[in-house]
Amino acid sequence: MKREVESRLARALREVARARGITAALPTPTMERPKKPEHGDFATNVALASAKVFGQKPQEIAAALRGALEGDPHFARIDVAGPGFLNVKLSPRAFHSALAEVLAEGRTFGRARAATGERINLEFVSANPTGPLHVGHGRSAVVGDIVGRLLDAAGHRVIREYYVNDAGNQVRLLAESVIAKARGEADPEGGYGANAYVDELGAWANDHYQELIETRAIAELSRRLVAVMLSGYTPGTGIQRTLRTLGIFHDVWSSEAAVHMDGRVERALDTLRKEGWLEDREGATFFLSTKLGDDKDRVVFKSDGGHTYFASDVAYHKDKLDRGFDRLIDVWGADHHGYIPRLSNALSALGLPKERFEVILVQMVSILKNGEPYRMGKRLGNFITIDEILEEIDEATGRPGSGRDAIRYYFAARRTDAHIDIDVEIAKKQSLDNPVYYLQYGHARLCSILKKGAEECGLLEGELPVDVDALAPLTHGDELAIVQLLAEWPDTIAEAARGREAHKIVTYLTTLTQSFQSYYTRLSKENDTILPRSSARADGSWRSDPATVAKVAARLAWVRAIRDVYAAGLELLGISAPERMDRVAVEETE
RNA sequence: GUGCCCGUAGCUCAGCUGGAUAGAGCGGCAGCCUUCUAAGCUGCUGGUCGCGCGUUCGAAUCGCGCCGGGCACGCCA
Repeated sequence: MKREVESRLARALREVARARGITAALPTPTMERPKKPEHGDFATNVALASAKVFGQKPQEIAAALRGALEGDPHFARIDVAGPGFLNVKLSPRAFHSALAEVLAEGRTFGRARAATGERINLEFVSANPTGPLHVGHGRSAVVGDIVGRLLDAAGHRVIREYYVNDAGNQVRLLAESVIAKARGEADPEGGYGANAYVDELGAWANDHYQELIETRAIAELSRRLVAVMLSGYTPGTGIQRTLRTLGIFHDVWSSEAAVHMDGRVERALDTLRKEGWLEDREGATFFLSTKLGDDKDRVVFKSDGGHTYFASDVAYHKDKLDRGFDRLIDVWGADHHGYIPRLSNALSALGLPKERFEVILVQMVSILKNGEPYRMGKRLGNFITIDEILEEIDEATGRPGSGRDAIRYYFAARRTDAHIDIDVEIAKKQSLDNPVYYLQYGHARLCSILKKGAEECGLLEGELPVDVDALAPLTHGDELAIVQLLAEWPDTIAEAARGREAHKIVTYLTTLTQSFQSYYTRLSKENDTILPRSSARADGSWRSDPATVAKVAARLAWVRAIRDVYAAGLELLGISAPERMDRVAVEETE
């Protein structure tokens, strides 16, 4: 819709320029939806932008453009306004043909028709398998998942990957803590003993891995513990189960230990050494990251002979590129931002294209309790897990799955580079008041209208009109404005995918809901309805007037288009789209 | 101290590839259910877009400098 107007405008601009003998490069004309409806359906500032090239006042150029555009049946009206804006109002038919396009594609409208984009490896969550996921992980998980859905919709081929840090100190410490717990010994330095789940885990491990604990077989115990931390040691535990509850899945689970065992780390480091990127000093081995602009050189082998995580990360990212991806996208907590230059430098040093490596930084989530900071962190003993929050919300609403919807909404609605404060007390109180229900209600209402239309008017969804002429009865200003909004859906997806910005989908859906809900109420104030009134539905009298029949059918088709875009939007967010939501009991006021 | 992110209504946040009178939700106040779901709608209330300078026809948006908050600056992850 917008593109059609823009191409007409571009043609007009070229005409006007030619008439004046102007050969210099012209600005690309762009149309946008004005904030004020009085400014028409679309507005452009191209006359202002062209003033220099033309050596003419913006108003004069705008007037000339109007002259060139007038007479085109696509437009109902063209005005020059303010300092030289050109405001255009489209003919109803332009809207009807835009709607016909939406109807032709239904739920796939706005998605890329074929996966012709990049092969993308999207790595997200990758939390250490040493404890349950907390809210910070939850944010990365939700953001990563939705970005993955967006990239799919934009025509990329996405592999979702979880990198399991199963080879380092942390898993060893967990094993030692579990042993200490099982034998009633003191927790090791930096151990996990202070965390409540370690009590449970210790007791469980004592029953299941008694021998490993007695012989202090730390390596083997670590291996087992990683597996159970991921898959769960009792029903209701496990990182994978938490992710599943959130509606999140990974295609590939890769193991850091495997990267080592295959010799991939060794090979990558050998290559770096051969190319002169490593230096032994002070008993350790450094990667010369400063040569490429980093602040410091970075250790790959510690003086105790062990490797750093950085060493295996280099090998792991090289491996991902070797697997043939056009792009690697990692979702990281913002506290790791200083890590980007060294990794990207290391990829360069290995002769790999570092511009294919990209990181989405997700800012911190701070937990407050009654306004006071509530410390998170695995070694502090008290942190809020995703499971706890999910349970609490499900319980508060009495609707399983509402916790997932609420959490996904909460994290999806905000830009990733904004810090988030969650006050657990307020979050609990607001769980029934979450804006996610507003979106879902909008969808339920649309579904309900379609259902009634099918059941009581015999207008089945699949048989609704989809061609331009049949849509002609749609003349209400609100109806046309919403069509324009629907026509923006493909651009919204593309833009959100390009910028990896999930929140744009939320913003779009909120606007769409507001527009529809507002129309819905206004229509009844205007003594009009989408479906015939119940009495006319019951006795079939509405069928006697062909104009009414055509109008009802056109409006239902329009409702279906909105519902389809809506459902597609909720699907991108991974939020359920209920077909009905029963009216909530109003609390009695005393 | 250096680097990155943030600072917009009482609160939580959109808007930021420069455009016309800066938006939404929550809160507060006042209204709207005999009709297709009131988990909704309408109106009112509420703003030095952190501060200053600059760039230009035009700045919440771009640049520079401050101020405030967060994060990172380990042979931790």
